Amino acid sequence: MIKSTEKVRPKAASRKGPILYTRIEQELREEIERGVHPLGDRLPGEHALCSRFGVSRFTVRQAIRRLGEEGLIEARPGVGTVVIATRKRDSFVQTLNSVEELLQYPAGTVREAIEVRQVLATPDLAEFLHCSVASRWTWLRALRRLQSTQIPISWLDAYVLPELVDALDLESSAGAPLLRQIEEVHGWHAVESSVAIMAGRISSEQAEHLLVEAGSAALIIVRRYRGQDGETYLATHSTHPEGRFSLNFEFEKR
Amino acid sequence: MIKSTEKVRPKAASRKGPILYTRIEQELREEIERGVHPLGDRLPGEHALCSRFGVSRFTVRQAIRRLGEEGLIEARPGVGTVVIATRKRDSFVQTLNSVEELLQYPAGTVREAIEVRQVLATPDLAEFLHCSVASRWTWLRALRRLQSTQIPISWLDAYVLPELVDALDLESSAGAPLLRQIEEVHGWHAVESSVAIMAGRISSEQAEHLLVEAGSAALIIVRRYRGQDGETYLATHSTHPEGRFSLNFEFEKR
DNA sequence: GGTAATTTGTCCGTATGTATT
DNA sequence: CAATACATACGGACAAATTAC
Repeated sequence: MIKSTEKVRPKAASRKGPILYTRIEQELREEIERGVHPLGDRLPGEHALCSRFGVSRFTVRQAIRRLGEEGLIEARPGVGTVVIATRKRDSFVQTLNSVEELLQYPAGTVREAIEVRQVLATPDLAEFLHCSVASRWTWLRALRRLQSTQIPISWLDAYVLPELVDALDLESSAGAPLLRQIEEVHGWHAVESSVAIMAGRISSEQAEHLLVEAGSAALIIVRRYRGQDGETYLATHSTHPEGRFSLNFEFEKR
Repeated sequence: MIKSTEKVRPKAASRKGPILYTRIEQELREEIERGVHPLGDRLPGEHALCSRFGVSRFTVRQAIRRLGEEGLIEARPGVGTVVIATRKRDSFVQTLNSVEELLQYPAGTVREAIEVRQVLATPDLAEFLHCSVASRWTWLRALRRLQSTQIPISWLDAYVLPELVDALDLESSAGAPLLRQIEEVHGWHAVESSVAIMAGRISSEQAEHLLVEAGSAALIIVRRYRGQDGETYLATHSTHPEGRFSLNFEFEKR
């Protein structure tokens, strides 16, 4: 059976560092990344791992479950635990630009302000901005057009902290992106930022400006920028009608 | 303590229907949805649930863990298990740390084949695959479900070179991703690959399987994998209904 | 501020079920 | 059919976080 050199010591977890199963999880993950367990291989059986690490099967399974949630392995009864991804993969290199390009707006477009107003965060908006309810924001609603043909490619809702707005140029069609303006004028740099991409619909008001049917499909891109205090100071919500925009990524091996 | 009315019966799981913890998981989820445990409330303690359902703490925790993965509750030591949402957000968020991960499929999902057929490339399909018209392809149509709740999160159309198909497992719901299988079985590695993200609509046939309205908005993700000769050997077209899926990127300065 | 009680987190050992080979 | 490997389940013990007093 599992056994244990010293029969005593069911004592407790008696932490010898990090939590036991995370230690095992990490060790196995490193082995997978280093190629000790190549893609398609089976990990040692749970019993084997038990004796190797000197822990119970429960603990081994806890580690294996987490690796499965990360998408590295897949356990199948009667077969074993198979490596289905090594994370590192064959190290693809992005041919286009850097990852940060996602944070920027497409070149060759101009912003056209529709309206600027002050708002208090409703519960919905607060959730969207990750801020507290009733905090104050400046809300810019704008249209983004292709410079060449003037075709509208997206609707923009941008929320900025009011104290940052005074020196900004929200109206200018040729103006720099808000993020750049804030960096230049106030010296604020985003410490954390995130991009979310999802499907959505065109509202009736957006439909008028974008010249598409209300309720039709759209690509939604939400960008959030947070400062050193972890608070969001700028968030944008772009709505791209179907067929007018797509994000493309190219990868080349090595 | 936990006790048990009849001391006997550690016998086994002795399935009286579905797996025990899923039964408990479902019962608790329904109570949360019905408002028996309102938002912000604490669920009964684990010991209480043990005696209520007549199961061990292990089983109760298994159910609670799954509810946590669905985002309904949050367990905190010393506090309890708090209801943080009253309805499962039938959505799935894939958080990416590098653009390369776009090439992989989200963990925690299973593929369920609907149909496999041989097709000749029409002009439309040829353009999509970047191949010549009338070339032969194996077309897999499948559904991708959340492993935890079985909710369908996307429709998959995959096109594979027929000569690669023989040794592949297209049906298996738990099988490795097609890209991995091709790497393992044939040793083909993608030299170039691309990902395109755009807005689209749900077809009527997809609507039936995805349980959404036909014509509603969707996020479309197209992945193409090319070998050393520059020819596409695998292309996938995923359709994610609005609200069921989003791609998230997190960036951190240094 | 400290202590006790409560609640979840971690871990062990064991037993049996189920799927695959 | 038998062996193997993962899946589910039980019950007990102690650790750690939080809260209430």
